[in-house]
Amino acid sequence: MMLSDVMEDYLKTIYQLQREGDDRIRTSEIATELDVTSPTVTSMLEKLEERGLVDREKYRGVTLTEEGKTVALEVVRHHRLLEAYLTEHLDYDWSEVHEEADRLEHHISEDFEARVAAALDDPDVDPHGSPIPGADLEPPTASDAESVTQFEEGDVVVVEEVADHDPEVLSYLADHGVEPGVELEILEIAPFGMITAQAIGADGPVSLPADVARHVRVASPSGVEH
Amino acid sequence: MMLSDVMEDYLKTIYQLQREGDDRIRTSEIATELDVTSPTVTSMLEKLEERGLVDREKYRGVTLTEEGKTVALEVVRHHRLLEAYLTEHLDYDWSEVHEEADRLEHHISEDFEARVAAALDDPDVDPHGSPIPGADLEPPTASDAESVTQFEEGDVVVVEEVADHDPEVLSYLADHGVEPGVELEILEIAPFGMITAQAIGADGPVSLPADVARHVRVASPSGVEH
DNA sequence: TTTTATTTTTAGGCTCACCTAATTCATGTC
DNA sequence: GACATGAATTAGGTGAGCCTAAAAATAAAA
Ligand SMILES: [Mn+2]
Ligand SMILES: [Mn+2]
Ligand SMILES: [Mn+2]
Ligand SMILES: [Mn+2]
Repeated sequence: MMLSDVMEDYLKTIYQLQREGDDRIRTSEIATELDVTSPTVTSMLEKLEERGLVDREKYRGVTLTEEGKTVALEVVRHHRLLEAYLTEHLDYDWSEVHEEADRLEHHISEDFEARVAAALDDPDVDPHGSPIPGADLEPPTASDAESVTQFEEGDVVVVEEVADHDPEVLSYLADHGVEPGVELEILEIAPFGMITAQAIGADGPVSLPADVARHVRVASPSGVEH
Repeated sequence: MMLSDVMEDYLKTIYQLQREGDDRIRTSEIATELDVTSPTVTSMLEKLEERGLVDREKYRGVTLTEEGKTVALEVVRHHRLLEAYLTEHLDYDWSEVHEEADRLEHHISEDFEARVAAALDDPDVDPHGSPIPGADLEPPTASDAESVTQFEEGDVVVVEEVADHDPEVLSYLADHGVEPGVELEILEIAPFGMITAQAIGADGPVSLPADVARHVRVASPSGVEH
């Protein structure tokens, strides 16, 4: 099936919105995410439905079909492999890779994908800690990580994933020691949701506004229940 | 200036046709090269003229403006750097790189370009021996290489560049020892232009039909006049 | 249950890059 | 100098992906 890069981005977006909870994805969510208007989304969803890539219930949103999910996973695999390759082999910082990968993901061949994966020795996660779908394009198994906002003052957690793409935010977090693999002690949770934490090895504590903290996904160290 | 990838390909094509001799490039040449129809080319040339990227004399073809040439050199630089990177760092064969580079050239950032150039230590030529324009985007100085068809039986020459992109042809040539840097003794020139030559280090001689030989550019060893 | 507010779809239009068919121009020949 | 030939342009049309404005459906409030 020959799909345009725009179609690929719609499918990827629907996939990622589905990962974040909702079962049916609504027109307006996609429009916001892709920065287009609702009518534009509606007509694209019609095309994707015709191609058997989404199931659509008019006025009630869409879900990916198995085929649509496979395409989305392919794009996500490209994206995350590229992010990993750029940081490992071309000296990019984790804050810089998203934009580059977002364009290239649609233009690399399967051969390129395979060679990049080989050069990286088939990595499991990208620089933000997000799982890279395997070459079989099966959905990666959900990790046990949860948003740091689910924890309490005094908890000690390990950062698994930072699901944010804003370069400014990522630079700031790295400067304050918040990166995948780092241990974090939650010092304070403000009433408006801001979390202040101390990263092991960092100079001082760091404060994360609610909407930033939401994207920092963590696990209890050594699988301890919290 | 924001240019589409299609516009970039038109400018690159005009640049490369100009390198091959003709001063003014005609509509039909571009159409053949890009595999589109003449009316399509005409309307694109009008757009490029409006943008100041080509000078156009109606019914008589176009030439690149300085600005158009700079854009073309930028695309060529991307293309050749990518080809070099793919062979050096991702284990591609020289016969496989063209197609991949032809897509990616339009989608890499200036940052990516710089990092690739750095990883390769600012190479002068791509895997086919073609010069890579510098970051300053000045036109590379024409080498003293000529097509091997300009030489005679008995001449010994050094392959500088193989200006062909067909993977089959390139594989065949490499299998018979014809690659940049290799010394070649011209054994026979057939009346219909086919050249038979012995590559130093290769098992046996290789025969190149006229249209293949034309793309093999060579120089006399150590600058000797022929 | 009716009214109101929000979301989605329909209707109609735009630009880009392509096409085919018809016309016009340039050029070389009689 | 008129004419045939081939190349280039004009004319008109398509599909992809976007838009705004208007209408319809759903969801929330009265
Ligand atoms: Mn993308
Ligand atoms: Mn792939
Ligand atoms: Mn290209
Ligand atoms: Mn560049």
